Amino acid sequence: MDYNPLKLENQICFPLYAASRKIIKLYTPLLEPLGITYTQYITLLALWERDGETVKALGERLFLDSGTLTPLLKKLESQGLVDRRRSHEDERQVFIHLTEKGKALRELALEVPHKIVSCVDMSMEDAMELYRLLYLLLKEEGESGVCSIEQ
Amino acid sequence: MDYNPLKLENQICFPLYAASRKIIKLYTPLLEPLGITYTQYITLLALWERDGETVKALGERLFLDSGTLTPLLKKLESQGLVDRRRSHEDERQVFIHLTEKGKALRELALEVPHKIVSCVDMSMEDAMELYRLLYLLLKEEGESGVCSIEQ
DNA sequence: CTTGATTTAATTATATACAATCAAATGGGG
DNA sequence: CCCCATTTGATTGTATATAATTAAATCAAG
Repeated sequence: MDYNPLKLENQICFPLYAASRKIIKLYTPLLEPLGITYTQYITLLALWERDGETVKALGERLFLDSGTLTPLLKKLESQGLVDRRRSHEDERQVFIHLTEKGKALRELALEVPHKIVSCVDMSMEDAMELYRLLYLLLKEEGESGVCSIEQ
Repeated sequence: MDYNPLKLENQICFPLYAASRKIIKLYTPLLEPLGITYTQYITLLALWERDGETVKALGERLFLDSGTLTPLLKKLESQGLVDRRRSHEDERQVFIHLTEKGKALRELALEVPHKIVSCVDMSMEDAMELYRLLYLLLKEEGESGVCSIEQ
């Protein structure tokens, strides 16, 4: 019985971490012609789906906080893709709106998912199963992410 | 037929990306008493398993390049956990060796995997399946990561 | 109305990631 | 031996991530 719990091969976090970076690297050359990064891409996906939310609401959908989103959204603003409008009712809130240019970029992005699928050789069954398991990880524990360490 | 390929919910990259960050966040408080970050942790996992390799060999095991590893290893060196020794035979190569302190840290790390398992509520079957699918993603396409975009 | 807790972005500091480039070193062909 | 392609780390620049703090605004209780 010489099971090594610290073997890289016995971790599930490690292939998750490595696969995530690998998939992002697949996107990078496809997004480069659009002038955006992967994180900017998923932020735009969220905005193309639902526009005009606050930074906080957007962050909840993307599982990202303001420390990541604020500079990213300022970058998108500097590229003319979004507007950042501070609320008059509550000056703490900032609403994010796509500009016409930002909305138009969606047409170019439509090709991306198809191209990615052609890069990844995985059966539909495996992809559906992977999808299910990832959302299982993502959904559990509410939003706290707090880990019970006792016993 | 109004399938939206750009819906966040229809991407598999997104839950992969979000789940990876979520799991790293679970590790963070467990590694904080050891004085290391998640990336430093998996680097140490690799070293505890096989010591005395070059930066390049280490990077291949971790899927990380010198731009990430060089500063990380210098940080571990500054903490007295590893030695960086430039090869005499080939001055381009730098061998990484654990110090006694770095080897000793393994004892403290032994508790981490168990604690993580208690944080993640997933059946053994699902975890094994997730593991298989992640390595399927990781293994394919050799190391090029090049995407065939034509047709 | 006032105090204090909460909410929300922004800021700061630290640590990744990675493309691109550089520089040193090696090794092979002529 | 000399030239040049290749290898290997390091460096630089840009873009994330996230914890912690700050600052402004809101809201509830008294």
